[in-house]
Amino acid sequence: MNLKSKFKPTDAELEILRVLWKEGGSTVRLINEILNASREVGYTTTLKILQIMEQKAMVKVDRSSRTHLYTAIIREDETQKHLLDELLESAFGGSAKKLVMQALGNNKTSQKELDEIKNLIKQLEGGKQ
Amino acid sequence: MNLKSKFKPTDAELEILRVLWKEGGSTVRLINEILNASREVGYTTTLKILQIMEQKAMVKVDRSSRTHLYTAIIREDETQKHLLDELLESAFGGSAKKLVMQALGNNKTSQKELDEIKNLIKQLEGGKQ
DNA sequence: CATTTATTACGAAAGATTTCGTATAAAAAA
DNA sequence: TTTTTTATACGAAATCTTTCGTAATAAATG
Repeated sequence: MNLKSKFKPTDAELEILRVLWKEGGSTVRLINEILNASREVGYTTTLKILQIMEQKAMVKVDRSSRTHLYTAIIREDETQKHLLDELLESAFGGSAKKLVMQALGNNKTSQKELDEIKNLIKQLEGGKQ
Repeated sequence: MNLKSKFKPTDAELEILRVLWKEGGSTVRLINEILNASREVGYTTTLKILQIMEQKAMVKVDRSSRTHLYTAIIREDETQKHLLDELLESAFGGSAKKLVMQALGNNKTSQKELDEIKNLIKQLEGGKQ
């Protein structure tokens, strides 16, 4: 079987993880219905991806009732970090500055969020000097 | 044929694009040698990916001499933007703040770079108020 | 000129991911 | 109890990506 890192979810897996992170433990039916709000996808397709995710230890399954309950094992922030690090290396040559400036450049970040980023930078500077 | 967006390069394509962005117009041989500094990959593999990239209009080819010269058509910053936007949506639910804080959080960004980011934020704030 | 080397073209295998059809069984409804 | 609905399991098809083998040919070398 294919066993890539559990922190590098495929697109379909990430789509499901986002549902699980938001909703907590969920049934296949619920997950599939939420996915179908954005795009058409068959029930057994969703089930199959979840079963693969279980093999990769991305999710755990409660089989105590007939309708299984799926829960994410890997954490949202950890997964984000892995995906971001990967993009940082593969597309930005490791320059976090370039990446951050690209991310902020589109002008969609609110003043409140900018303030929070400024605070983080202050903190980082404090630790540095 | 398969014609996904030319701004969503696959991993192998991105690896080659990075060489082209750095080196400018290059021969297959040069590209392949640079790739082989990091990992083993056959000459015809590199050639094939380049030919696919030409079909997707990611690169253009000068065939005036027998040894073809490949040049990137899509721009580095545009491609970075597309990949980042995609990650922003798919993994960070659209929150640039979360993404930026995750990117800066690892403490690898220098004071000079932090200063540049602060300046960008000032600029953004200027445009906002 | 003959042989070796370098280059491109291209099909197809190999690998990975996504999708679905079908079988089976449990639960619910009639 | 019989029928219908709902759920899981699982193989396999479909699609996409990466890799390579082989053929054809041009260029370089002996």
